[in-house]
Amino acid sequence: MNLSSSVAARSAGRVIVGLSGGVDSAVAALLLRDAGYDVQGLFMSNWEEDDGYCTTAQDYQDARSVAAELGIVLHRVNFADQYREQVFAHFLEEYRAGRTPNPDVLCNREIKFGLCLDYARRLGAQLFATGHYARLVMLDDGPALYQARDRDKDQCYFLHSVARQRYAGVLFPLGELLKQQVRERAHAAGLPVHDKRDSTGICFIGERPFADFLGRYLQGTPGPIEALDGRALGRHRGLPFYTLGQRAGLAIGGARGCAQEPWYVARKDSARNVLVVVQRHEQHRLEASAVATGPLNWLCAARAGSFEAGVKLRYRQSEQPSTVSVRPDGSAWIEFEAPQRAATPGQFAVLYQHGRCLGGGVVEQVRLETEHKLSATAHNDAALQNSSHLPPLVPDIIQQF
RNA sequence: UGGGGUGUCGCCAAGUGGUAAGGCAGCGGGUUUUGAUCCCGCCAUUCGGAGGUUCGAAUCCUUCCACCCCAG
Repeated sequence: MNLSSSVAARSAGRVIVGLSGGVDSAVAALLLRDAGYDVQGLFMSNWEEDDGYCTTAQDYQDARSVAAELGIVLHRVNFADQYREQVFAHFLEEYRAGRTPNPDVLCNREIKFGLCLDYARRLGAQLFATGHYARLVMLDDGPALYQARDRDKDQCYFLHSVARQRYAGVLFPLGELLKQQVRERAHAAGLPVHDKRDSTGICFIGERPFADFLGRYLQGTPGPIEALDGRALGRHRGLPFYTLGQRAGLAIGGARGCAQEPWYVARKDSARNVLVVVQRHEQHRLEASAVATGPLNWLCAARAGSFEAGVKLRYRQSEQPSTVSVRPDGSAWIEFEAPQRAATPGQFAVLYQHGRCLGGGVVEQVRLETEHKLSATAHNDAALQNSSHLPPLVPDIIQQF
């Protein structure tokens, strides 16, 4: 499954590489060019803001330098309007609803492997490639997404939501390489971006003071911050500006009689506009035993019933042994072997088995470990009477957000 | 007003004559294509103010100020 063999199997067709101006996509283009493909680059800008955080202008210059060094054509396209409508609008909508969205998952689905892929085809490309760390394998029943050789950089989490058929004709040339090797290749090839810092923050929007950025689009309703016992500890600037498990930004100092520990967001009580917080020793209060997801996007033949899988509730988390139960409507109920800290509605639960990414879905509801224990006895009978093998979703033991 | 109590970094809080712990918050950095978490670093020449005692005080004395409680 190495690059040269998979490349050799293809006659050299035109491949368009999404060039971001970073080292990864540059090396992806380099590898394909050296493998004999007719490579062209495509720089895409989705956010244009001259505020010192948005790096589009510099990134474009870097992409041009890379294209020049590689001797390839560089196209440019602007999807700023579409990004705002298909990704950013939803992003804000989720925050308004008190959830915590993951815009980059949507960006891959809607923009990179949606509009951009279509655009590449219109430019005459049979193949589309990016600098993502992941592996695609073409099986008889369609493309399969596998985790990258470099597990530290693996980006399947962000790629899980793309419609499976969209991966037909897609190449991830970096899937077999370690990040270190990518930088070495870039250096050896004289690519100017070989030591460019990895980008972080929301892709295309960049890394910036997050709450302030959100504040430009949302107006929060300030309210009290309370401990579990109802004790007032401070003021919040609006529920949307916080996420579960969050510590920073609460501005809660020491309180008389309380442990000398930091505070974490445990719950958003939207009915009362109260942000409920707990201290470190109370963090079991934000451990989840299970989550309910929305419809799963499958990157394999759709499954039914229950099965074991590794699940990630956030990027760079190790796979958590879980039991996934698919419901008739395509959504899922996921029970964790070990409690998961701060499972958060709006984030994604992504499924893995033996290094393959099976797909995933957005977290809709969270069942807390504490409520599970407290409710186990009370709801036992009801559960037994339920003929379905699926655990019942009992509204009052589900944490509402 | 009388009696009692308290005033140490934004918050909580050690320190009761020997030359200002710690935690939280905050800020900066690291990790990171979400949001978080996590890790590292920085953060009171000064102890409500003014005098005094002492070789030396946040710690003792005097006085003033502020706040809290009780009081008829």
